[in-house]
Amino acid sequence: MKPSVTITEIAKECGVSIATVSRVLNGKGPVAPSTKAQIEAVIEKYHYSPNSLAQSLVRRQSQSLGVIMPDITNPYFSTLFTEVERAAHNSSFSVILCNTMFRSSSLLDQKVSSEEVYFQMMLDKKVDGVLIAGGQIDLMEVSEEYISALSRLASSIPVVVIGRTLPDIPCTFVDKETREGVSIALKHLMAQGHRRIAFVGGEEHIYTTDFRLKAYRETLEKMHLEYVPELVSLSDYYMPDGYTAAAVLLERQVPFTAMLAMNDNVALGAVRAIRDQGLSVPEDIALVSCDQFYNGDYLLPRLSSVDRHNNALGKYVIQLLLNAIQETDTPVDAPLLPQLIVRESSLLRVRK
Amino acid sequence: MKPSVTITEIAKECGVSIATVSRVLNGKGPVAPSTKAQIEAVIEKYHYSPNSLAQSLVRRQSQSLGVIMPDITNPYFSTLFTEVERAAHNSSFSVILCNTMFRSSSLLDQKVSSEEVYFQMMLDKKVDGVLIAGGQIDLMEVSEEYISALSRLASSIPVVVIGRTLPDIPCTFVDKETREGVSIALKHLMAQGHRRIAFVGGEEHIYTTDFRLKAYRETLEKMHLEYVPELVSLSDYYMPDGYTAAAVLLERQVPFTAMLAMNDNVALGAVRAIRDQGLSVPEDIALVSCDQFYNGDYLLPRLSSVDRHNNALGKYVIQLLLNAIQETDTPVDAPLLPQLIVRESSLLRVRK
DNA sequence: ATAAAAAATGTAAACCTTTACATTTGAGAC
DNA sequence: GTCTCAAATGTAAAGGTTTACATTTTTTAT
Repeated sequence: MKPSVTITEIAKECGVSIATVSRVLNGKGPVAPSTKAQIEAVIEKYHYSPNSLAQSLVRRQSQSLGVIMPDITNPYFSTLFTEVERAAHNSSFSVILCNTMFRSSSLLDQKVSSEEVYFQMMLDKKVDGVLIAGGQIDLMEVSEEYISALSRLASSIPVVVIGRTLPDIPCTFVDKETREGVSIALKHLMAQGHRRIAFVGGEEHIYTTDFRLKAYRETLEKMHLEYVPELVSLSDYYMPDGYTAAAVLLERQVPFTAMLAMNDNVALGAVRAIRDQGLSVPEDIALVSCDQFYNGDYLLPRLSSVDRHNNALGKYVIQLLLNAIQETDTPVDAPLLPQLIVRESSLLRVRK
Repeated sequence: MKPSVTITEIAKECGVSIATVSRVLNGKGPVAPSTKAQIEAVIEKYHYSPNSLAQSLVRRQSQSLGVIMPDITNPYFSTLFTEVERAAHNSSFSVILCNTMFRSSSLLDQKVSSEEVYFQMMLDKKVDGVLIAGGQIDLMEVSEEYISALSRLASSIPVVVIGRTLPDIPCTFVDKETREGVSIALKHLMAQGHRRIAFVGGEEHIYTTDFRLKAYRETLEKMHLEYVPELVSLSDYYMPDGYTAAAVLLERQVPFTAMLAMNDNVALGAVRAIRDQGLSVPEDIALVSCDQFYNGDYLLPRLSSVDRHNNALGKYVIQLLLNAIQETDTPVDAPLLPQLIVRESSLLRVRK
């Protein structure tokens, strides 16, 4: 609405050239103390501040980052984002958040590939780096178009990808360490005496799900327990999915005494389903969540869950990205190992 | 890393001037079909796409928006954001999310006013409009600096503010309709036979809290019920706060049969506190949340709550903002009225 | 007082577009 | 074969910075 003041006007008012104004702005190059004071006064007077677009154009860096995630409503992503934004802001970067609303169940929908549109947007806006925290990347089978779009993106700016690796693409790939969490949760349940432990939530064709399913099978095997396919009930990662998955599982009438839920939302949905069957947690069924979203101490029942330290993960990835952008080598804190927090929901020992 | 192709190079490769390339890019101005085809081929070949920074500079609009909120981790804000981002994206705007991490309890901290920094950032980056959804604006007493910073922001670009009105600032102020929700929730509880209803959660000095507290008192008065100060237990808007507020309330030993929680998180925390006292919901204490975050059907107990239609609010405000930016007058759907969804947590009639 | 060196300032190109205006080309009318 | 007019294309300014380089002014040494 109101056109903003430019460096030219400041220079004019001060009777100097724009170069001089630029010099005091950037504090480089000599400038007489008196001139400096005058220019600063005029800048203050007009609340002048340089146009970032022009700066970015000439400096060839925009001081902005792109973050691509499917659903900021999901605590996993919002936690991650919070850390990323905080660190970015501290380094004077602004963050463009692209909420791709990716749902693998809509795989066949037309709109799935909006991610490629976002990639192009990032390229056009000349963001200095991109963080990809989920979306198509989470699928077992990533489309050709996606790969080539990502390839193009990553060969033009630094890109950090969380959760999976793809060959021949110049991104920094960061593992989510999803397996370890499953393993410690399972071992805990076993230590409590459980022998038939169900796997609840998560969706087929999703990388993480597959990864965890593998960890589940491997851990069972290592502990010499039988893998029972009927004890696996997939669906998706939200509350209603937890409900559905648990309900389906219970209907199967295959006996089990404990559940491994993919995250707290799934766990809460599952608790509801269990209750609806007249059973309770942990008395009838023990429950552990693989991914802590909430402070389980405040839930009913107090929920045992694996703290994957999503905050730490956020700090880690943003450091990697900033390092790549600024070509620095600031030491980054290694992401913490997942840690099981045992609470009420898994605490009743099973009578064998 | 890899320098990107510019319009100049495309022009050179085609043996035409950049003006011609620009014309085919923007589809305006005549250009011979053969030339056009050739240019398009070369553009395709190099995956050329115009530099948005340069475009924004000359077009004087950046196709980007700023969204300022205190905590994207809070479902109220993330829901709002999702709608805003979706609509913005559909209109080819990108969204810069500023997470101000505002906590009024840290009022005395030095870092509180990071919002002013974000305001300046928005101005510098030449975003086309800003949405302010919370932060200092939520305080009863807004600082002078904040007001003047907001004033400056709003007199240079369109700004939509959710939740409160400030005099003499050229923003579009949108009410949150917080009172109505309190009122219908209370009336519901009264209809269930409750006469002593506690007010739980929310923080002092916060506009919404105050607003709701007023609605609480007014509704009580209208229904000829006594206002008992000891039944008001403030804290903040998160789960632990719900726990604390409810625990404090219970300790007071002032009898009550129902609770009005400020939102689902507060409600969940309160449920936990109630349980920890050996009481239960709704048998001993009925509970309604004023602001639905989760689908209460999946919670334990199934939580009665007021659906404030945050999705609709998001759609509404982004439409207002886009209209202001584009100087259009696209009809906007009025935000929906809050609607109470009655579930288990408030359903046991009190025996008088 | 003068030369040399240092400090202060200015000029202009570059960053990449868009677009008003100018110029060239070609077709159709006579 | 001119002339007119429209279509196609080109030129250059503008948008707001930064910065290498050039120029001017001041200081210091002699």
